[in-house]
Amino acid sequence: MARAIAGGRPTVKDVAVAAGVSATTVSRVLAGNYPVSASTRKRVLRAVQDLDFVINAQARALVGGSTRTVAFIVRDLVGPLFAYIGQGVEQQATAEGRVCLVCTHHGDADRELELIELMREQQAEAVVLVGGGLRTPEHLERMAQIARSLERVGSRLVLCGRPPIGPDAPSTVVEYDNEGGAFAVTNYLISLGHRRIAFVGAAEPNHTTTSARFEGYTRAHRAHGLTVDDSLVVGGTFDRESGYRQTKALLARDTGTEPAMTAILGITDMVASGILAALREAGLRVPEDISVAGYDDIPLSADLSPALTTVHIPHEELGRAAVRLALHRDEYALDQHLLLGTHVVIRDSAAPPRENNAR
Amino acid sequence: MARAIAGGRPTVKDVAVAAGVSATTVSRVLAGNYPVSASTRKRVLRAVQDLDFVINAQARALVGGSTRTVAFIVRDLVGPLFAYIGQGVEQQATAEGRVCLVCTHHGDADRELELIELMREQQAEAVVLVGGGLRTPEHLERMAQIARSLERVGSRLVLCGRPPIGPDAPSTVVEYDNEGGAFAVTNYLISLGHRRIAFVGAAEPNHTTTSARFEGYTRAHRAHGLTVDDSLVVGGTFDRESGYRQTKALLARDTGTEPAMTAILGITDMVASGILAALREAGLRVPEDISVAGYDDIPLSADLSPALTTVHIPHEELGRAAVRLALHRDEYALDQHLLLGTHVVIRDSAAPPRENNAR
DNA sequence: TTGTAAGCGTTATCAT
DNA sequence: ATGATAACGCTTACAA
Repeated sequence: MARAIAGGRPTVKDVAVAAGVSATTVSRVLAGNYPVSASTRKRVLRAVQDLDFVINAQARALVGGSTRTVAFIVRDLVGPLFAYIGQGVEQQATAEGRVCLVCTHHGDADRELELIELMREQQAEAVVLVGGGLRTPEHLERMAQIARSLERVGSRLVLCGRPPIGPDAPSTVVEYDNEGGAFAVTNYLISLGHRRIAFVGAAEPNHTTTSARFEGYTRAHRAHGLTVDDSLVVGGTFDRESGYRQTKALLARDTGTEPAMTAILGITDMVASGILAALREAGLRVPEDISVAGYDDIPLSADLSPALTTVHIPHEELGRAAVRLALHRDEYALDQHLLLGTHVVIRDSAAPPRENNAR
Repeated sequence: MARAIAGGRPTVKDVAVAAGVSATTVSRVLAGNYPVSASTRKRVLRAVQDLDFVINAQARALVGGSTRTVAFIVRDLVGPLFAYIGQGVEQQATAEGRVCLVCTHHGDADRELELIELMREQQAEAVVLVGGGLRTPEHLERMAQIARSLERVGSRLVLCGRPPIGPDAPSTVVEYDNEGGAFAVTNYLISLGHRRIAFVGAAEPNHTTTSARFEGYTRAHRAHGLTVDDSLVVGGTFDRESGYRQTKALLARDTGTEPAMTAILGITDMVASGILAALREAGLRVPEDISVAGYDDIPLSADLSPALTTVHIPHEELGRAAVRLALHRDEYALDQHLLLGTHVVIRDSAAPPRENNAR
């Protein structure tokens, strides 16, 4: 029964004294990596109990080399997508006996870089960047430099859900087929007969997620010999509110001179959820009057009404793979790049257009 | 431009040599808490740049005292409720210049205790337990002991969304009025005219959240001179699947000998979401045929159809307050206990019963 | 203003 | 099988 010792944390030395052995022996008992006589071990463990001793992880890391710490940096903790990937990261890290540091940058790319530096100070074994990010030449260069810095000290930058930085940036990349998913879902809408498909996206043209999804959307049009009507492409952010507002705006501006859109693709499921709300308010039925699709397949999607047709991402596996590859990179190829598949999940929010405009 | 230095992480000593000063001076420049001549500072900073030096947080913590680390332990990263509280924890910690450690226990109370120990090894300044927990005498005693252990080394156990452990357990408690919220929402259903209200809860009678919410539910009945029909109280877990299954079971067992329930209270919004799905499948309309209410007011609730009547919890504020109190406990009273309010959010899922059974 | 030296708590190395 | 000692990278007296 932990007898309390007044003042301060007990150290191996205190335990050693209490057990009548040397600090070295205590260390050996605790680590269990060296032969110690049974009787001594018992005395030491007894002293550990009595003093309520726990080892100092910082001191151990200082001499032992590794902190056994994995850092993950996400936009927000609350988005279901980030949460699920984070869940995967945390699970795998725990499974590998690591502890998890977590930070959020709320979409601020500079803050993201600061956080990586902070995690370097923390000696994280791996720094996992979750979700898409900025993609400008300057930012990429700074990122590459940071990747090299991490590499130099035996750590590793991991891109999870983001394309590689460049050839000379040592990093582990675990992506999902972002563009392919957008292509597939747009293609599905087109195959249903839709020709005027609005894209409610994010106004961050240099964001990897934004550009990949938009590219998939346009490529699907091209594949069918269609051209995208720019007036149907609007910006915003990744959240529900944005989907709601942008859809309101789209509907308001619909003067009837052009045939209205018959379908809307939201850049995320949260956006799609806002789209559905706006349409419902406008008295439009989904999918009878207009079709809607999203992207991410967050758990919410199945519970919307109508249940949302969307693109599935292997969230958790993405996070798990990121940690697994980073921690065992010697066992894998040097240039680590994993691309996981996405697929369309057909639910109830998309159907053939009321009047098929296909010419 | 960070000239790469081959092999290993540079240390203050390396910087000192490069700048032609002592390690002490480097330390002083970095900490900025001691006068250093402008020219020296410049040379040092230059060397830091050149060597791409970052300080070793572990070593600094070892000598400096604090790790500037806050740990938070949650059931899962994915539940919206936990995520929002975690968001609050992370935000406040960051605002206070702290770094966040996160662990999940998936509802395993023993694992939770292990994790607290792990966080004690990590020298976390505060260990925040998010969400309800087990409440058995043994568990409480172990928890109290851990609270004392943490206290002894200058750390702090923080209970966030869970009642206090006991009088001799030094801990910071930030609760919300769990019982009061359950009372209020049940009271609301009763005031609408419902007399047979099912409770779809969790089969963990010693779980703080379960018991508080169930207690509020029964107290509301008592307050109206009603008695709870035990056959309308079912167990399960906190997730959507449970709500779905339990509701299916309730409907199946409804033989018609007793008047059926006219309303269902889910122990969480996720459960309520499952309840809605089951009712929809059974062809029952909400709230025309049957009313439903939830608890937590997660973002999803507003998007369900019908939009869910539920109990709002100040999620983020809960997390923020937890960290704020823990880190400034000298400035507050010694026995820290904060109780935040909850309130019913009236949406569309509850209405007066079709045939008012009030006698 | 700057430097020297001791020490934080642990483990690895080398003895015994 | 056990112990003494020297690191690990940093800060903080104490000196100069």
